[in-house]
Amino acid sequence: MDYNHKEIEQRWQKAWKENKTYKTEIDSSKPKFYVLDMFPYPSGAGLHVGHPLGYIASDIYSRYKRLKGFNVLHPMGYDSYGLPAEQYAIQTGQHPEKTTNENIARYREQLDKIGFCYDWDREIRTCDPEYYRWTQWAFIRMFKSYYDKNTDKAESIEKLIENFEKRGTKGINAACGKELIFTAEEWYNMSEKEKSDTLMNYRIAYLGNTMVNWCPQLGTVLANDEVSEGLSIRGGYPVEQKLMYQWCLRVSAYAQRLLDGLETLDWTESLKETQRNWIGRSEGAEMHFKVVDSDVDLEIFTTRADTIFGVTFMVLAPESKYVDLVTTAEQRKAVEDYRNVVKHKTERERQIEKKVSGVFTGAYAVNPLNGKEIPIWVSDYVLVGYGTGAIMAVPAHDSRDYAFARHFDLPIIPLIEGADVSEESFDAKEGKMINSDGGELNLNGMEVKAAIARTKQFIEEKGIGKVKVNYRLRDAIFSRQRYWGEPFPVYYKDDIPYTLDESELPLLLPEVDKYLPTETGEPPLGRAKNWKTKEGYRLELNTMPGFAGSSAYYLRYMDPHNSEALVSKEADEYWRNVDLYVGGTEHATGHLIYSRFWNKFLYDLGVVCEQEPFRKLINQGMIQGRSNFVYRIKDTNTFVSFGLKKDYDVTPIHVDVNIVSNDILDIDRFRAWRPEFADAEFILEDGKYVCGYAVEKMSKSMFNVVNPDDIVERYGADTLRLYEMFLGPIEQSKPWDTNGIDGVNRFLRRLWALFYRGDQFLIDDSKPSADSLKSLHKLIKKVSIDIENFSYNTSVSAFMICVNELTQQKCRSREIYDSLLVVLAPFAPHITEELYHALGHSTSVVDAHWPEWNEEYLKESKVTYAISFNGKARFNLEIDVNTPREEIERMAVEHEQSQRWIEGKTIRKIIVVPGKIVNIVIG
RNA sequence: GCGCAUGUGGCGUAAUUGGCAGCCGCGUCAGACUUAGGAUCUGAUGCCUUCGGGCGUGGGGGUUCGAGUCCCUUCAUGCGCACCA
Repeated sequence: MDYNHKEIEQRWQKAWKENKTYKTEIDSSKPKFYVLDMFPYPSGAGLHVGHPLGYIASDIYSRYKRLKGFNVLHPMGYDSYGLPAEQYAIQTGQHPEKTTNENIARYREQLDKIGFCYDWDREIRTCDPEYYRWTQWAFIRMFKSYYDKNTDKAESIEKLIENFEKRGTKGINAACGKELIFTAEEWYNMSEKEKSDTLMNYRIAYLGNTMVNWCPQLGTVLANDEVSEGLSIRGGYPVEQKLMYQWCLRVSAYAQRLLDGLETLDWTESLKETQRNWIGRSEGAEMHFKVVDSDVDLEIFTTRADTIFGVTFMVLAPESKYVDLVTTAEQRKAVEDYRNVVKHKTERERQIEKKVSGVFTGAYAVNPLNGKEIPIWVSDYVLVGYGTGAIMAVPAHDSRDYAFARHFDLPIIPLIEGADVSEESFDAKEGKMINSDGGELNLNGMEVKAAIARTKQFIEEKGIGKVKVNYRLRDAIFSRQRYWGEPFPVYYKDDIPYTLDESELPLLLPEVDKYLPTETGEPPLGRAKNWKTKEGYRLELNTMPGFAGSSAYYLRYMDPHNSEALVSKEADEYWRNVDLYVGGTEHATGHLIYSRFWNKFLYDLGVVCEQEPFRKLINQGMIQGRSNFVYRIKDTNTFVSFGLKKDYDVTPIHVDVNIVSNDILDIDRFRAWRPEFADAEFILEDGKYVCGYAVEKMSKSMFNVVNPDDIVERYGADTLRLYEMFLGPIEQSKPWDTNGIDGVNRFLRRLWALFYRGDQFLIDDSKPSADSLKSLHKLIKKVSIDIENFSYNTSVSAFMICVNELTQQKCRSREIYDSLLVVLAPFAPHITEELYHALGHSTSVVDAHWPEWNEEYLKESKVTYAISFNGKARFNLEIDVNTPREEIERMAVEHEQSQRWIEGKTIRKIIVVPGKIVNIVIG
């Protein structure tokens, strides 16, 4: 009987499915363990070999934990709302649901072939109404909540209203758009609309006029993490800034908690650092500058309060509300012109140009510390969205201010001793202060850090400003002018938004005739006919963004069929949070921030019992493509082999990697590949055509996509699983290279050969030899430690070594193989299941127990000593562990005598550190 | 510019965490078996060598009896953030 991977894998996959081997239920008698993969967006291209890398790693861990006695939750689902399906729908008119379902079916088929231990009864899809009703539900709860900075958590908006009714804004300390002050009476006198607008200033899900990233080509707004360098991540289209009335989530209210929470997480330092950067906490001060001949008070933010005596001008963001307030009549036109120019520049143009530009407002502000009058300018290097949208410019110690001052010939006052500011600014926060005597506040001679602290203290005392912490993290823009997403459970009555009652959920996504905006420019939902309406009132036409559905999906897996709640108390308290989350690092500033925010919000509500959703996170590396090239001699149909191409003028052409093996081209298949190559000629080296290669992104256009189905077909799922793990450390990005896969496949065949020779079953009940026990226990120890550390690649090596040793030893003992199969089972579930049953077990190997290793079997008989004389290391000696020290000394001296210099000298002292060092003092 | 990683044979990688650098696999070479091999098995394989040995973990320096591993410095590559005051 040969190792027939196809037959074995199909048979066991069927058996697992029929027996529901991987079904998981709450079981309070066992400790829980929750292993989660980032669920995929089911794209039309299907899975390539890069996708399963993380899934295999988490599958191994799940199976391992189960063998260790844990009750393991390991679910899978689909992030099924998204732009590609909709773009496809626009082009073809096909309903995105149809293509999505087809893609999901294809994904499922591919996933099943790899033999994962998912509990498919828990599958979820974000576009399933029974799922997205809970996305809508959470939105309603956010709408009905505000963030109370006193209790430092989200609270019911009713509590805020009660306060307004009793005391107005007095005593309110809440996260909000702008600080409002009104009395209970004023609140009472507000119209419904005014009240609604006022509450919007506080709600966690709110409608706001915000500067958004507008992508004209995609026809929608994008979140900050969906834009990179002024281009949309999806599609790479230019993105411009636009003021729009949009739904937003007040993520910024959670900035500090999101930052603090990182400390409790077992994530890589680099990922935490990425999030810290994204949150961008900076401690500084807010200060007020009076404007000359005006009652306007400019509020600015600075982290360098110490440089106050070096301020030579002020700068406002072009969009700042201060601009209109301070600009003089003479300068009005110039300022307006400048604002227009800036407005029509896209974010990308602004970034590429990086030219200094700006205009004087005509107004002057007064430095509150020395009374000096300084000009107020407008420039687009100041961002309206950060701080107060206005800065005090200190050209001597800020490179941007410096460039601006140089360009417009504004004065530069150095404030730090020894700093040469003739060529560039001195930005470092170090050195002794000079030129900083303002009478009451004198910073001269102080170190920068002390000066910052002193200035902050001073301005607080004098009421000129206050200490302030700013965050770079912005509120998330939550509306998309798109069809294929969750509808908002919102309707408008007299222009005032209201949420649907929770009992009315889910609000189903309606059918539309086209997936394009309406003629009047409304989002596609404006085309909905017969949509459920609320007493004839208008429903919200935007849909939610992609991250809405993925923000709490890990909770739904705990209790996927619950129609009463997102997750029951019981399920939440049992499964709590994800113990191990495996996925790509590209979600660092998107999903992984939103999910944490969403979870913290639900925590505040008392819906979930853990503050953080993902306890440990592993970022699997990307698998890149390894493209192959053939080299065509210019203007011919002749191709020259890689090693000879330097003698010709050639054009490299991508060739399908599937007709290349170990960089050798299959010439017949190449000729058949494309009609224009049918009569191709070849210049060969050693009778072969050798292709060149390059590492690139895996993509269709480079013909370097390797489909896991093909690998499974040829080598089997177990080989694929082992090989993907063998490729290198899981976190590392690496090119897919099929060149080494035969080695892994050979290992499985060797394992099989230990059990069967032809039809003869070789295993018996003989007693294992000491050598075999040592080989086995070495393996158990290595793999146990490796899995805990996610070093799967070295585990695969360990399996190979063990099988080689057992082959050499001609080991036939059932006792050895029983344990070996259990340890290998997480990596190669099919072959181990088959062989485990062959050993006479009637239960599945997944229900076995992980074996413990016994150190007794591993004891080394020899130990290495480093021998040194008079502290000078000479050589190492491998000596039997039980050798007495006199014997070690004798061996050492004997060995050294061949070196002669020791002759005639006497030994004075010998220091022996067991198993380490022997130092022999002679003289 | 700032931050975080990573540099080891022809290639992917490993090194009990300071103790014989290169395990395991690919590739290559030699041999065995075979009608045949893109099958299987065995052995060799870091580099140089005058065959004594010498040199080797991006470069330079340091600590140590001993450094791929720790410290300083420098170079290269990858990733993240980026007019964030």
